[in-house]
Formats: sequence, C-alpha cells, structure tokens
Amino acid sequence: MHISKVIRSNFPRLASSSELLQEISEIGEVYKFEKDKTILKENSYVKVIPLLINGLIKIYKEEENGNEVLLYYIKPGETCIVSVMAGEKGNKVNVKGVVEEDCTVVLIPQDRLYSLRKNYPQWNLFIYEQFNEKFDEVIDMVKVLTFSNKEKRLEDFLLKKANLNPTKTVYKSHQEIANELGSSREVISRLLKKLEKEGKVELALRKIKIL
Amino acid sequence: MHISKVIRSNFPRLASSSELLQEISEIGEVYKFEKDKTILKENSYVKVIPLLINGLIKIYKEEENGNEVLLYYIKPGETCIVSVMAGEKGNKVNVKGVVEEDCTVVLIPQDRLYSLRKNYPQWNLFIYEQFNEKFDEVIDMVKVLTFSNKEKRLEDFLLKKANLNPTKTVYKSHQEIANELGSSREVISRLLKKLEKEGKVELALRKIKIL
DNA sequence: TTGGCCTTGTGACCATTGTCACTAGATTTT
DNA sequence: AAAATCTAGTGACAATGGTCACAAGGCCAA
Repeated sequence: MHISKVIRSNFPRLASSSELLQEISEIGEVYKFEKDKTILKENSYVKVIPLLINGLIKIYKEEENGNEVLLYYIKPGETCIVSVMAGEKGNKVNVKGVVEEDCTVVLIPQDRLYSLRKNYPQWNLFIYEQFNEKFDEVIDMVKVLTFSNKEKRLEDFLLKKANLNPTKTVYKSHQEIANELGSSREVISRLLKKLEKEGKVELALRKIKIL
Repeated sequence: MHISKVIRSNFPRLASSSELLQEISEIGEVYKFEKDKTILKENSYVKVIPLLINGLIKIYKEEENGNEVLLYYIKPGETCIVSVMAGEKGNKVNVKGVVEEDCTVVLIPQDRLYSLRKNYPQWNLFIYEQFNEKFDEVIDMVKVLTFSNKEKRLEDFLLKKANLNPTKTVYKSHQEIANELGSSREVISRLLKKLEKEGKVELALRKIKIL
C-alpha cells in the first residue's frame, strides 16, 4: 500500500503540502491492529504516533480501582493527540487506547514529531484541529455529566456510536455500555427498556437499533 | 511597563527565543481587566489572545438554560487556548471567560496567530503545552464526575482554588460555589458542614479555610 | 436604628442511580 | 444433548443529591 495515497485520501490537510506528504511517506510505516488490542497503556512512553486510515480506536480514562470511562473515539483521518503531546515532551500518557474495530494506521516515529512541528505549519494546524475537536468533545461530556441524567448520557453515547456506521445500530452488551459510561449493567438495562418504551430504540441480544 | 520584561518573567518558554520575544513586544499591548468582567462570550469571534501576567481568569461552559460549570482557571504565565484555537480558525468560541481577580494581560491580535505558529516553534510548543494541561484537567473532571460524589468534587474544587494563594482560604459564598460546580446552594452548605465536622475545613461568612 | 438583603443552616421529601438478589432465555462449549 | 457461560429483565432497597420551606444571623443603606 502506498503511504502517500492513503494519506492523500484520508488526511487532506496533511496532503495539502507536498513536502509534508513526501516526509510522511518516508518516515511512516503502514501497520494493522486487531480488535481489542490495547495500543496505548496508562503510564507508558510513546514510541509511535498513529494516523488512522480505517477502523476505530477508543480512548479511556482509568480510575485507580480499575473502573474506566470512555472519553472519545479516534476515527479515520484522525490521530491520537494524547500520544502526540506526550511524545513531544517525552512524557508518559495517562489514558488508555483500545482498538474497537480492526485498524489500518500509518505509524510516525515519536522522534520525528519535533521536526514535523518545526518544519510544517500544515502539520501544526492539523494537530491544533485534532486537539480542539477532542477538547470540545470532552468539555461537552463535562456539561452532560453536570447537568443531565444517565438517560441523556446514554442517548448521547448511543447516537455518537450509532452514527459511526450507516445501519444506526450499536452491537454491544449492556455490560459493555455500562463499562464505557462508568455505570452498572442493571441501570443501563433499565434505561434501555425505558428508551424502548419511548420508541427511541429497538432492543435485541447485543444489538441496539436507534430509531 | 516593558512588554519584553513581563514576558521574560512570566513566559520563560516564549522568552527563550529572542526573535519571538521581540515579535511579541512589537505586536503585543498591555491591558488591564477588572474583576467580574466577561472577557470571552459564547458565540463570539476572537479578536485578541491574552497572555496573562497576573490575576486570574475562569473559564466556564454554559448550558442552554443558563446553568454553567467551571472548567478551569487561567493563571499567570498561561494563555486562553480556546481563544487561540478559535482565533486560528476564525471560529466562534463556545465557552465563557470571566475575570476572577483583577488582571494584567498582554494582548496579541488574532491575525498574528498564523505567523507566530508558522515562524516560531517555541510559540507552538507553548500552545501545545497549554492545550495539554487544560485537556488533562478537563479529563480529570470527567473522571471525578463519573466515579466520585459531590463531596469529593467539592473537595477537589476547594483544594484547587485554595492552592492559588498562600492563605489556603476560599472567599466565596456557598451560592457562588454551587454555581461553579453546577449544583445547588443547599447541597453545598450541607457538604461544607460535613467537611467541617470531619475537620477538613473551617467555615465563616464567605470564607472557607482549608485545614 | 431600622428595614431589607445576603448568607447560612436545616428538616422533609422525592427522583435518580447504584447494589443485591434472583430468574430466565440464548449461546457456546464439551 | 447437557452443562456452562453470557446476556438481559426486574423487584427491593439504600445512598446521593436536588428542591421546597422556613428560620436566623450578619451586613449595609436609608
């Protein structure tokens, strides 16, 4: 697979500079990750930065006692800003990254970040944009967590997840959803039943269709 | 007041490049804001970026019905990353900024952001760091909101606020705290009373001393 | 100094959410 | 096919936090 080609079709902003495109083609490496692989561990150092070509990655924040909460998804055309930041500063990352759907990525070595930032304003702007988008998403979560109940929070989650594929269906167990929202299975079951009665979803085993 | 001097003493990262320092001295303008002034309105465009020399600014997220929740403080040596991002892209900001303590700032015109980003890697790194720091803070809020109760949330808030001055005292009414946490006055009063009984704080009128 | 407003304390009540316990159907493994 | 495991439904109960109501003390302006 030609790197410049997949970058061009998924990262228009980066491809807008032919020098940058050239550089990424030289230093990047195509890689595949399988579902459920943990590609980012809390308290580990960053060696590579992924540019996501296809698939889906989820980013969690873990709590001391093992609980975790989903912060956001990384979609094709995006990168992992937490890794970029930690990589630039040589710091550890403090979130967890897990493959939600099989991925193809272009990996950029961490030690190239400095020169990308220094030499390519397009790279810079790309990183700014990524940061900003995820920042907004997390701020929105704070708003929902502060002013809304679990039902709204669940609806938000289902919509966000369902909109990632055209069938508008979420293939997850209630337990899995509870884990991602930092709640409990019984609560999610109850709320889903309520949403079903309200005609907002259709429930089946490991399958929630948004109406 | 000489801009290069206040930048040097408050923004070592920016002052590490004499060209950047020179540029900021030329395009920046010293300005003062008084307590309670709203310096950032939701849905407005960014004209200037503040580099905070002294004082304190608070950043809120507003809800549709008028509720609001404090996201973080901007302290001396920091800037408003939300403004930087919106300014770079010509977007509106979607948070609110209010002066918590009288401020001195150096204002950078929005239309200079592009050239700063393009020409000065130190500016870039500064922005990355600011973004990262606030991002971490907001992610931490998500964690507390998801897994902890209001008592822990209140303790976190009091500690963060109290640590900004050496007296370890927060001068706010219960109502004001409730507003910043997106809660209600009665709940905050109850929890503060509980914290006082636990020997963690000392209460007086509009005054909470952390022990 | 008096009246009004701001601030705090507190009891009662209710909705939301987490936990426990148990059931039962569906799916996978042996 | 039987057993084990995974998944979902649900009633009961408790804890947390939001709301209402009302009291009382402190501060400030007239």
